[in-house]
Amino acid sequence: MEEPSFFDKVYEVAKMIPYGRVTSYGAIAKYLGAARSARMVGWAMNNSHNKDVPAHRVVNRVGVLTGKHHFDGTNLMQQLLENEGVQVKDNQIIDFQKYFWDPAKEL
DNA sequence: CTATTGACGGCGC
DNA sequence: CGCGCCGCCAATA
Repeated sequence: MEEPSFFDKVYEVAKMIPYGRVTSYGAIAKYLGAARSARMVGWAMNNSHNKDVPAHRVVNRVGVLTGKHHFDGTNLMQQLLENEGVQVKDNQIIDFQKYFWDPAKEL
């Protein structure tokens, strides 16, 4: 408990993502000091189903909704993003860099 | 207990 | 410029 693993930190960072913003797995991992553990971030998102983590705001480094397949529906992730004002085209976020929220930079 | 996979990313060839 | 491999932590088989 007193030793939160990267896993737990991912949840905290993900929950810090502001409305209408998105980030990448690597950005979170890098903020945690393990840019090479980006895959672990995705794994955490998978477990985030039981947390209050907006996993739909987390995409890969190119802005592609790689994990949309893990959501309840097939386009649920895209719907949520568009609902927040983020334009998504072919599973890819438009102006991803514009909506990109870097924890290591913003925090 | 060991091996493989997993929503990725960076570097090498 | 294109394809592939390795690295990280945790969970599952």
